[in-house]
Amino acid sequence: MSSSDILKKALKKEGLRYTHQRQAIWDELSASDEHRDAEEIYLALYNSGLKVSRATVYRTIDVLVKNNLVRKLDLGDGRARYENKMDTAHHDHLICVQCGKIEEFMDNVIENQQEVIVENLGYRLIRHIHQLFVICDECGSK
Amino acid sequence: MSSSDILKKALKKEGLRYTHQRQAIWDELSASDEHRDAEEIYLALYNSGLKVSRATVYRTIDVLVKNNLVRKLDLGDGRARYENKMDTAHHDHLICVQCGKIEEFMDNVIENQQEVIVENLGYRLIRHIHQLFVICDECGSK
DNA sequence: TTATATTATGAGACTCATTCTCATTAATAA
DNA sequence: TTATTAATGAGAATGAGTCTCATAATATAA
Repeated sequence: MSSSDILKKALKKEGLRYTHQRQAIWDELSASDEHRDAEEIYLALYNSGLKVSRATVYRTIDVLVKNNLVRKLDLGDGRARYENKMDTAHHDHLICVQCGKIEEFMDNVIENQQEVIVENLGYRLIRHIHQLFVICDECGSK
Repeated sequence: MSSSDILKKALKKEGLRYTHQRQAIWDELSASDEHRDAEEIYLALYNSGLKVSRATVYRTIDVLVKNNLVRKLDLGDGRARYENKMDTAHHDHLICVQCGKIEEFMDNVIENQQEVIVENLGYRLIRHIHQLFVICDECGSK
């Protein structure tokens, strides 16, 4: 399924129209595996000649997040980051507190243990946030 | 060690003065095991007749957090929560997405596994955030 | 103590990411 | 095509948190 078909499907599901701006924003996000904030995405579009407003960037990202095409990360610094979620397995994040580098991790022991904890309380797990703040090898060796 | 001795010690370490406002804010936080935001703490003080400014609430909480007397939680909704950290063991949080109830959990399997992940990468773990968003028993049974 | 030096406080201005408003523009249905 | 309806853009508004600076309070020295 092409990039535009994926977007069109999500928009149809939401009863929303297919627009140039929405395609441009989805193109920008789906072409990268970085973890960028809304301003970075806005500027990337702007610098490639696509003048999409910040409001539309935010509005479109919301739709993409809601439809599992993009994942929103809150690293606790006041700016949300967004990453392409297409064709990527579930993972959590490691963040270097010195250089800001973001890496991904996935651990089945932890994933299972989360379910055990929640089940024992008679609750139901909806989602989780798991972030490991580290000093990475490069920063640690200085 | 009394509540005021604990505070005085932290303030001395930071080279800061001991004031009524700082004691009032620490009293308010240390007397509760709730997870409250700055406005709730400000209002609790205000309603008990202690007119401490919002600026001082924020400034004092920063000092308490820095000195491990209070823990700051970021639940991703734009308002930081604060909890008394005195005499409490390390724990992470479960948050009910329906009613907002916050509970604590601690799991040694997960704690160890985090270290394993970080060590395998040659990194050093500084801190972590682990939050399980759930539907609690009460909300789930409705 | 009391005077002096210095820090803390309060009120409100400010910041910054994000959301909202509303007039204009564009996409879809007929 | 046109009519209908939704989307966009520009900038105002929001809201948590931070900063400024005149005034008040604390600590220090005599």
